[in-house]
Amino acid sequence: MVSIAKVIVDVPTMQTNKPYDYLILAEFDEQIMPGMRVEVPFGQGARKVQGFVVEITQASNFKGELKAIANLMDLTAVLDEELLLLGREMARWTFSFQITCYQTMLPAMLRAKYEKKIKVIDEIPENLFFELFKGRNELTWDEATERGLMPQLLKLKKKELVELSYSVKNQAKTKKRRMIQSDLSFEQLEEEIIGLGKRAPKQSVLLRQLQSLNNESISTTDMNKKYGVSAAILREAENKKWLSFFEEEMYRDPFKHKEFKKTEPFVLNDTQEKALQPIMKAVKQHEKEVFLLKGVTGSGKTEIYLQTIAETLKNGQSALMLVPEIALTPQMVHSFKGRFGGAVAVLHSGLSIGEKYDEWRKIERQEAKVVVGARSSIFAPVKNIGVIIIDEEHEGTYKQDENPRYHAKDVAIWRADYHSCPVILGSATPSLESRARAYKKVYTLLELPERVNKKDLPVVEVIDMREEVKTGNRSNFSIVLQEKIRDRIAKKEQIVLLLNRRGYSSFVMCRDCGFVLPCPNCDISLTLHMDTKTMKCHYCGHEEAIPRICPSCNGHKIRYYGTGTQKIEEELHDIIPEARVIRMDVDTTRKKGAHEKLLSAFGNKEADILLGTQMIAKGLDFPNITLAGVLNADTGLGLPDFRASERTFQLLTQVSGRAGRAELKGEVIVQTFNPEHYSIQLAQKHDYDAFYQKEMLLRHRGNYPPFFFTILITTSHTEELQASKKMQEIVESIRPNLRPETILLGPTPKAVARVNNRYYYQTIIKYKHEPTLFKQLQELLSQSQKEMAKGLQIAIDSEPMHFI
DNA sequence: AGCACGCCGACT
DNA sequence: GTCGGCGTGCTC
Repeated sequence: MVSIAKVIVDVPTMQTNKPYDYLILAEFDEQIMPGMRVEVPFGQGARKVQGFVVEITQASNFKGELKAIANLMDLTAVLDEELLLLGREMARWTFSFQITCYQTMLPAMLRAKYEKKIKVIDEIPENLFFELFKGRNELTWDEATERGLMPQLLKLKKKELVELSYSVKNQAKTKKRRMIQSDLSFEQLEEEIIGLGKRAPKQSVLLRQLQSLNNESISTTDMNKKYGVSAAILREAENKKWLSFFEEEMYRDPFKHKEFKKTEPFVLNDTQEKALQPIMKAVKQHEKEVFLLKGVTGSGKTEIYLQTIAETLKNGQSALMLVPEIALTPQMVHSFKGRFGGAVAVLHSGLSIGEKYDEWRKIERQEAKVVVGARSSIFAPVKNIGVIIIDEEHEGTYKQDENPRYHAKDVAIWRADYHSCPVILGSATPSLESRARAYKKVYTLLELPERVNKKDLPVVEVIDMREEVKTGNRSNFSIVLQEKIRDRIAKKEQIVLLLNRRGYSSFVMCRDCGFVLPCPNCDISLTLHMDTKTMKCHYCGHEEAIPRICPSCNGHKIRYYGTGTQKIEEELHDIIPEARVIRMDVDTTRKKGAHEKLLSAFGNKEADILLGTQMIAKGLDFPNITLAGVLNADTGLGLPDFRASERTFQLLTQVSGRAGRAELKGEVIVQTFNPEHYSIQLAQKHDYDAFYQKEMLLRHRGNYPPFFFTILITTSHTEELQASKKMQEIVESIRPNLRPETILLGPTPKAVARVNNRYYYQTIIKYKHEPTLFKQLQELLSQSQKEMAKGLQIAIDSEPMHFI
């Protein structure tokens, strides 16, 4: 009986968003199982694609002739039953392809890579052979296109002298090392040592080491580095049959050179104990309860996480914890590795793809039982999950802004449901959505209202920058802030300065005619980058020289406006020359490990001031920081985004938490042009509850989440009319099927209507209850296939983070 | 995505 | 008449 595999193929179109049937050849019959990656022929020609086996059955409904699976790409399944099911369901609620979901779940190394080659299969004229193939037998597709050889090659193909070959490249390479094992017993080795001449000291060292191995093995590198035994000696020893070599798979350990000091659980205070109890109960009883742990900065949330995880490990279960990428600091890693040692796998963007793959394998083999990582770690192949923790749950980075547009929180709750275990959402400033759910008792609210060190939250002083301007201070630093910075430097204490760059960029403008340099491809102005001395477009990546003369009026009065971290650093240097500044932003942290290096330099007090963007607001904990400054608190407030106030409040609260973590008292300076804005005033008072009340009122008035669910539909096309027409059509087709209280905003052009020469139109749907809406939209997507093949793009984003 | 099929214009 | 343009539809 021939078995049949149902395969999701790597061809992202609606028609292929269902399994295709393939025959399983006898040679694979034993090993094949659902969740494995396979290489399958697809379409006419010789094209081969990667696919995922989702099921193995005995019969097929397909009317045509089945093709056979060409190759297995894995020895064991890379997706288990749970993840296969999750991918299928996620594709539905994120309006994306199943294949895209599966690819997202896996480390980059297991994602499909294709190799397209042109092979010589018959005699071709010698001159052509050398001209085209340079005497080789095959040519990569890329090279052929680059050298413009395709027309000639296609002619040869017609004559069947060459053929196209496709293959799926399996990049999943493990790192191996060469190991030595002794082939002689202790006594035999002893004899060899006695028999050695005095002039063979290295061999004697080797033999002594082999004796001390005690049936263990040692790597050739260790033997060389630690004992100075060279490869030549080892080779000779192999010839003498003293030892033999074998290959051992190893992990690329990103923390190879680090020691983690073992930490012990702290004794919890009463409030922590009170918060921990219900969680522990849920962990022990395997209840799928969602907790919202609301604790002020420094209230010891991490210790609660650690003790919860310890409990799940005790029960033989594993734990999954998400943190925002930028909070994945060495400090964070330390506290987890310190408590749980080798049982911890850490996944973050700073790892190489090889390192990520190895961490993934450690989890897959259940060697790591605790996973700490950013958004995509929610798909870690952990079995038997005992708890899922999402720290800083309000963070927008948990929502992926490309397909599949999933929210890690939704996936967490899905997986917790599957495993029947609790979820902990932790934050000092919960998202309104989560807080509201806790209010409605959908989540269980747990609160940690005080800091562990019993210190008061730092005093926040709000500086009205309008007054500064009036008194003639045109700089970005208020007089008060300048004084405080000098004071801290004198006291050898440290400072963090945050530049809130959201919605802000530096641009150049002509003072005479007001001309602002636009991007040729997008409807947006170019941003000045001092490091590369160019103008860049943040949307399409276009780059050009900084103009000296105004292209519009030929004037010479081109000036820089706006504020970047680079400019602030220079300004700071002018005002306070003695300040030693470390700047942290995308430009200085791009390189691998740069982030960590800068932070440890700051930790070693090599600088007085840490100046940066959002990335310095999260999680860092330096006892010597006593002053935190926000240079421009309100740049986000002007944005047409209903979450602007919430983000500002969260950011300010977070920054306040950076100051005065230890013995020294902290102080916070917030500079703003909107000192009376409620998000700034309430952040100053550390009053989350009042902010929640106020903001809920406004959300209610504006019919925004959490009172309404939202879906954002975007169409785009290189021709504006096509995009607008389709959007119009979509709105007309769904409106009649919606309830009267459902609100449609659109169609409207997007705020940046043209990006990369494509035109964007959007519609927002706000609804309370639309049981058929998802189905309708699914339908809409599948009906639009033809247009989508002709350059139209439709994106559907449920609960988007940004509406512009 | 990539390939074949099929239907129209310009060429040996 | 044939070569080759790309619009259309299918891939187990």
